Amino acid sequence: MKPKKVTLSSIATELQVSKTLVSLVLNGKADALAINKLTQQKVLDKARELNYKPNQVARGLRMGQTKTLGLLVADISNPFYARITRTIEHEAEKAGYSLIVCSSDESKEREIRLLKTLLNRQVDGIIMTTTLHDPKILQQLLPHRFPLVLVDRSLAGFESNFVGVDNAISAENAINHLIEIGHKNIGFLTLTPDYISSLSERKAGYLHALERHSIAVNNNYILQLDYLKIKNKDYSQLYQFLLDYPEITAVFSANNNLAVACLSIAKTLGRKIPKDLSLITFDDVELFEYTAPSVSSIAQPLEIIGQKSLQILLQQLKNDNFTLQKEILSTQLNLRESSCGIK
Amino acid sequence: MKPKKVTLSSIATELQVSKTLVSLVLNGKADALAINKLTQQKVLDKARELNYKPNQVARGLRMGQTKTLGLLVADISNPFYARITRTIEHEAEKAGYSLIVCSSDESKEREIRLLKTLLNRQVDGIIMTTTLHDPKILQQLLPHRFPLVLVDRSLAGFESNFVGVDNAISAENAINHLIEIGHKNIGFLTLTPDYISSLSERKAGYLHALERHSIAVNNNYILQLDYLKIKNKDYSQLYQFLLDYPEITAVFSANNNLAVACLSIAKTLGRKIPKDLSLITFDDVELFEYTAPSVSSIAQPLEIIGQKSLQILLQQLKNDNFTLQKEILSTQLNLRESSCGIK
DNA sequence: CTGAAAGCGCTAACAA
DNA sequence: TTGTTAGCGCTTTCAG
Repeated sequence: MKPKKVTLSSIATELQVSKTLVSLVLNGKADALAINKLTQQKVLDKARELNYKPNQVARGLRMGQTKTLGLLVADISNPFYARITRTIEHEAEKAGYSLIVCSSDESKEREIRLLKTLLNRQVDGIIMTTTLHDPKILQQLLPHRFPLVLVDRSLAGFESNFVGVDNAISAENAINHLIEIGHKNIGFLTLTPDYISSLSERKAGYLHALERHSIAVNNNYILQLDYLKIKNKDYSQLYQFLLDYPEITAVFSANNNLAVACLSIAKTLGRKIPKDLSLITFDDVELFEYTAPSVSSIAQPLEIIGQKSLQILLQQLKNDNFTLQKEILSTQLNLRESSCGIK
Repeated sequence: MKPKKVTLSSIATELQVSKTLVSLVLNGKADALAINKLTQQKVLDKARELNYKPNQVARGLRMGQTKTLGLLVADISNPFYARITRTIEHEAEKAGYSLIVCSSDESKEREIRLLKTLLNRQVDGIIMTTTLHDPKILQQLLPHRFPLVLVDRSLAGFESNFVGVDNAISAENAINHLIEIGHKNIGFLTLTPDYISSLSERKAGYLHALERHSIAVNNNYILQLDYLKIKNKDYSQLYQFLLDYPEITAVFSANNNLAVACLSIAKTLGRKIPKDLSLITFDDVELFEYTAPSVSSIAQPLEIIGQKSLQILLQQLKNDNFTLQKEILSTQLNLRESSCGIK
């Protein structure tokens, strides 16, 4: 018992009219062509009766656009990306687009593979947080002027739309605050791969703040943690780091996962935050307000990032002669309990 | 300057062979047909040279399968769904499937609309957390025997694959614990719509535990919060609830968002958890271990839920005569600081 | 071993 | 006002 597909032709033959007519009516182009109201109604009725579902794949093939967008993030389970995704998805749906979501896990190979898949699937555009380093790769992967928005991370040497925040300034402000309340030995925690623009900009902000306050940079205070280890809650590198440099009184963590690592290790080491160790992190997470202690953080405007990204993408999709757009948004520094002065 | 598409025919004409041949070679069916190794190599080389990308949309239309799955959850930004999504996405990718992700926001209308979209897009199967109440609607929306896995929530009267946890038992265990450590007036926090199977099962577990301990049920102690208000951090209902019933010494929250609400309101009300108010919640979130106080929770095996769901879906996709599968997994009760006895 | 041709379901000239 | 026809790019009988 096969539910035999109901297609345009089904309707057409049942009604003894042409597929064209049915297509026209069902796409609302009937009025423009002044097609008989009665005929229109018959088509509409029959479509409903047979429970007709337009095949979007056929439509996509024919029209050369699938009304599908690709969203390629580092890790959809990270609340940072999850929340951006939500906004994008909702806005996309409003505009009639569906979203194919995938996570690269900060792996170049994976990213390239996923990108190819998206292109083969003929998505109309892509929003992505690239983990690539070499602009050439993206250039040769993507067709010329393919609608693309880079989010969170830009790629030097690769011209494209971009939506992100002022990472350097935000980090610098936070570090300034730590310095002003008396900290001199400030650790900087970042992730692999650290050539990622958002991370390196945050580091630049850190360095700049030290420089401005004539504090010598101690490279030992800069720790780069392995992304996958952090993901798997292996915090041993951080543990050793805090043991090795007990003189560090404050750390700045470059993303939310690292802040969690800090909370965890501080707990096991018995180092009290903020008495023994102050903490400010990039990225805000809902629960940072309720942790012990609550975590000072740099909050990115996630909803706006999502909205802007999609908006730019849709603009490029519409406009044929479209000029690339860059949107650098401001962050907000939420000072909470985890950052306080030296006694 | 148009980048002129490179298709099967491009390769075929350039090589003076037929599309058939090219297709066969590119799909690895050449060896089976004993096609000239040399010819094969020529095709492969030319494909690489022209940077050929197979059009999956055309392929999908022709083959009647798009290698795309739909994932419809309540809210992708909720870590509970985000983490399940991640597993599903990774496993799907391994199997050659892409994932169209969408969030229903617990709205029936939205869910129905999204479901239709997914079907129109010819996804090969769907994994979803339904917010529907009426099995009829799903029945008439979905083709007979359409590959579908319900996750987290089942739908009475609708036969389908299912993956979830033993909600009633898990909740009952948690409530038992609260009772055993001396609590009598225990509040139960749930969400709209509360006919959702997982929520109603949790409530049943709550009621059952009370009954087992001969504690009279006070319906005033059961609070149903509005999903959208909670989503927007409007916790006023909960605020009023805790004010109205100060005799409540412990609350059980039916999901992670409600636990956050409790932390927030307890803070504003100056009620100390767990001294003044004990708390156990369904769903574990990474940071519940580090909140003040750390939150006791019922952790669901998210990775397994994701894996099982996809696995079942893929099985049905393969097997034509496939029998529906139900998978009820166990949870883990993590007792932390937020639940302790009455002084 | 290789090619011709049909057709998946839909849209859009172009006719009538 | 409606119908005919030609594909979109691909796979797949069926011939040769």
